[in-house]
Amino acid sequence: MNANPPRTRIQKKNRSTILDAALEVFSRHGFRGATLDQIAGEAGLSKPNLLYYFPSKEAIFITLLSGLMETWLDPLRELDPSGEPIEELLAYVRRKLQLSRDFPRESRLFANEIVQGAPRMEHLLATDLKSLVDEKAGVIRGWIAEGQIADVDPHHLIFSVWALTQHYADFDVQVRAVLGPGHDPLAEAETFLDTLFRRLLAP
Amino acid sequence: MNANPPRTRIQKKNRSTILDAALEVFSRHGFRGATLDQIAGEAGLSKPNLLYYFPSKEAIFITLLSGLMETWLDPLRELDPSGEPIEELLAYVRRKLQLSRDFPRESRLFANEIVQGAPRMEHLLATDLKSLVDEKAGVIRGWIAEGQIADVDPHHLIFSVWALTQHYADFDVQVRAVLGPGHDPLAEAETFLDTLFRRLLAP
DNA sequence: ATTGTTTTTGACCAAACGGTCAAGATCACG
DNA sequence: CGTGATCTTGACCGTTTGGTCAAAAACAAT
Repeated sequence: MNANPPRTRIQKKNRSTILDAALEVFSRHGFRGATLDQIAGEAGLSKPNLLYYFPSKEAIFITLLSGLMETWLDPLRELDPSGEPIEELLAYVRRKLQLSRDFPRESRLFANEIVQGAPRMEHLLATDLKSLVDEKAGVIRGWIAEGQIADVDPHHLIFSVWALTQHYADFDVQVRAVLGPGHDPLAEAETFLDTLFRRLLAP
Repeated sequence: MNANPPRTRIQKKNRSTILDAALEVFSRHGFRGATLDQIAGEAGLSKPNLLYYFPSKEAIFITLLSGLMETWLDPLRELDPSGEPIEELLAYVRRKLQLSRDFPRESRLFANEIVQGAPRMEHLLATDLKSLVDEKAGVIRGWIAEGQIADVDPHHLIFSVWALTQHYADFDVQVRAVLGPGHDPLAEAETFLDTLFRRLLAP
């Protein structure tokens, strides 16, 4: 059996080239909408060559998803129970918004998968994601009990952060179409969301 | 040339059967993920029969999209400039949330299309949608100038309504996975969003 | 019943798809 | 340089896909 981490440097380079190309293509067209030929073209490799590094199209997709889940959860993981509640939550919003700015393809990849019922991800959602959210919801509930922030449902508070921040990555075309030219949606969103959450959370 | 509205009652019935089946399949798998055989199966018709009523797969999809755009914009259209500002906006949120409850397939269909760059819809976004949003943003700006609601960016306020309400339809699997069993996400969302927007908008 | 129109379908097609394979090119290393 | 391992690819395969078509079935009108 081969150890999972690639051995040679050429393997390392090609695997990451493929994953980057796959991210580009999958995030634009979804799993079924993407083709191996597109990914191969984007990566500058031949199709059989892709399948030398990954056993199947689905394997590429799953590798991508699980590698990204970590990045995606990190901002919430960093929420510090011993920090100042309101500033902690606002910092979380900013980190999440930063992901929408820096990794829109990753965001759209997740969105695509979840909108279609997360057939290849439901497990991760019900385990990793749920346990992290439940833990942090507990922290927030503590802050509420201490009267440090307003009384709102912690789970739905977290959902609202996801919805509001990811909207700017996932629905980027719509946002830009409505705003017209001459806007920096993400910059405006940062101000707006800061206001929104300050007003919502003020005790 | 055929007039657009179907002539016979059997045409009327079959076209709507097909569109409903197509909505079911497209919303679950996206445009490319859906197949004519799936739609035909769902509709209880043969594949060539579909293509007797619609010239192509894409024609079915586009018919669906444009028919739905109206439904989708209605809640915003009903925003009454002469009403009580805060209650008007909260009613808009409730109408939008009601769409997520009653028409989750339609919501996911839009989400799917927009996440993938709206290749078949960008035109509608930049015309119909933009002009309606701009108009209503003007109304909101008026309310702000009169000091009836807090000073927030009208466009991003509208985006936040979309993001927060559609999240519960589009990311339903994720919401349910995180909440676990024994929850009514939409009911909880109604309470949460009422609180959120009241606090955001209070002058 | 006859006739003309609308509706339905089985058989079929070319293209695109994910994936295989054997043979060739390139590389690492003594 | 030689040689074994790694890497690359053109040709190919079976299946699925969107779409066609001619002929049959169902319907409508007299």
